[in-house]
Amino acid sequence: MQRSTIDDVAQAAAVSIKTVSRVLNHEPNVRESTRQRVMAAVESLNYHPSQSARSLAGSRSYVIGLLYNNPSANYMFDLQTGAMERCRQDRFQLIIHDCTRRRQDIAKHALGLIDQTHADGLVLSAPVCDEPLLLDALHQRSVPYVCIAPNQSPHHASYSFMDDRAAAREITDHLLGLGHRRIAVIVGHPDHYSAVQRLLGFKDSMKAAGVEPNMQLQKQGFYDFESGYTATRELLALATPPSAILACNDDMAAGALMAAHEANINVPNDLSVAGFDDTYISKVVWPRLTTVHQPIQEMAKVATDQLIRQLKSGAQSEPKRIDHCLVVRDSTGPAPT
Amino acid sequence: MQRSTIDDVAQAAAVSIKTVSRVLNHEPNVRESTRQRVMAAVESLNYHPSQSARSLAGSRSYVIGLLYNNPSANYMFDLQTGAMERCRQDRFQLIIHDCTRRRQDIAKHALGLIDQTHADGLVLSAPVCDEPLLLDALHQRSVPYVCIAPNQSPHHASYSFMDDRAAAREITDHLLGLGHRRIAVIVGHPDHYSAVQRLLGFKDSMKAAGVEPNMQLQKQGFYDFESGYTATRELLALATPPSAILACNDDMAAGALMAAHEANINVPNDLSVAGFDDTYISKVVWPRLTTVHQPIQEMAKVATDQLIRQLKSGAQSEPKRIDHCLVVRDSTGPAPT
DNA sequence: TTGAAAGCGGTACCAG
DNA sequence: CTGGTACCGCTTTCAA
Repeated sequence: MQRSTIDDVAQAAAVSIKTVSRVLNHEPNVRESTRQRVMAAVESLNYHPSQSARSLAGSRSYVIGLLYNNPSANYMFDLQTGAMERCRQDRFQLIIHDCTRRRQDIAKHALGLIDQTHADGLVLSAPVCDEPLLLDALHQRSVPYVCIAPNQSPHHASYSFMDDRAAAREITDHLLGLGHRRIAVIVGHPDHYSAVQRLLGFKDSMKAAGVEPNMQLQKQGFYDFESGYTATRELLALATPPSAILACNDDMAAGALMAAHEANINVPNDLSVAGFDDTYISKVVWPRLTTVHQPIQEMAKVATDQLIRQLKSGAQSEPKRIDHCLVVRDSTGPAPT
Repeated sequence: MQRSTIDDVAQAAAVSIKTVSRVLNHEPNVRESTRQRVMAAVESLNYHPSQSARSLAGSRSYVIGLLYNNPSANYMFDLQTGAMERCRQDRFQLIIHDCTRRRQDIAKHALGLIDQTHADGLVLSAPVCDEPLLLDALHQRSVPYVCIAPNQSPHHASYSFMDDRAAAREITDHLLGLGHRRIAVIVGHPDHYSAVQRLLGFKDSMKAAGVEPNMQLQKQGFYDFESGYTATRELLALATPPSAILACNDDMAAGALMAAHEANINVPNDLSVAGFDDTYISKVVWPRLTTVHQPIQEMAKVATDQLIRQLKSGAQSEPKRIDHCLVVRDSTGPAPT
């Protein structure tokens, strides 16, 4: 019942260990009958190659690192799920690494991780992928990496993304279409590129609709429930409060909803609230949130796919845009007359 | 800028590689001055030992596996966070593994994981830790493991847990204390031991209060939003609906809230709703949920700690109970008269 | 199409 | 207290 090694398999199949290695790595030049004999031995011995030995001897480790820095559990979950799914397909091992609370020495840290684990490459999610020092360091050591929703397109990497600006326009247009003019916006975390893009999209639409910009109706948030809650309380305390609020993610929108409920304001009759991301939370709050579906899981899967392809072929892929879509639910309605 | 090896460090410090190894592993019998020389070399070369080489050569790999099978993102997040925190402390690497959709061959699968990764031990969260075949297999291969909230106490393992039955009694008593008698319960997923314990606790209190059992008011749920929603719709359609609902976790309670809102029933004035777990969701729904705080993160941290200790000393620890506590918020109120 | 032998970067046993 | 050396289980180069 001990772990079996490549030697055991070789012996059982009456071949050399090199041949076993060939079969397992799908290398050419193995007679079909030999291949089958080896596979049978692998099966019967329940053989699983040692990752350590592989990565030590070879140039690949079949390990991919996922670096993140995001406080939202739901976001994280989707990220992981998408990346793991793709990894499993090619029997890669995913190791996840929380980069919160290390900004300065993140490059050094990531390199250390590479040294320790021999990871073949890295998947960088926003906003980790927007650290120039990190990117430089990785490039210098020629560590393959891909990005999810990066800021400016990284020089040396593939990435997946969604069009945040267009999405913001769509949801703002939805609000405008309902007759709202006094629309407040709760901006996302300044470290996230998506936050600035979404704000731009909002402004695009407002301008196109001929609405005068009003800084009183723009509040800084941080992509968390609390900041959405606080911002909304302030907005509602205004002499003339907004008739609609666009929160740049669902957590903040949930906070907005809470503030509205507490102030006894009916959503959507007296106030419309829109979110962003279509995370789990948007389906469980009341009323259910109108939001934009951000395909995080798909984005993670695609980015991981890009990385794995690159590891195999050495070539990078084109940036890949993943479609978003507007999801209209119950938190938005016609502007009060 | 290449990765540096133990040889580089040895050379730089003018000692043998064995001595470097000693220093890095905190082995005794190294002169202080030598130790410092080595550490200086490690620092300046930015040396990070190769995990692969270590696990291949030695008997330890400094890798711990976390096996889970739980659909809730928030639960997962807490689990991971707690385990990772403890791992980081002793520079262990955590690899996480989703066991959903593999029940039958889970034992074989876990063993494969051990073979591949050389993991030193496993942290098993409920309900994975209640698979007898898995536990047997691990024991037979003498793979160290610990459990989080297991069913019957596992024969050969340490574990952390909370007293679900007592917690259920507390929250039921809270409801009873508010004057409720017609209390419905939405039971958790049958695969989870916690679900049966919580139901037992509920029954304990109801019996102690002299309330006749009423199977009409007991609904089977599955620890997800949807099942809580559906169950509540059925409950509200009853000729005489309950005045309070105890949902055995927060997701189901959120579903209950949604159903109540849709039916235009005021919570908590017309209906009280209580949850369980005190996850993120309980703070963002409206009204905020009265619930029981389940210290998942702490439980994960403690279990991981037990495992690491065992790996070091070889000895198991006593099971460790983590305190829960009742969290009264806004979703429960006096029974309507 | 197959095999022999030399490492990969550490640990562990045993000398000195 | 310190160093030499035999592995750990695989991949890779080079012959056969």
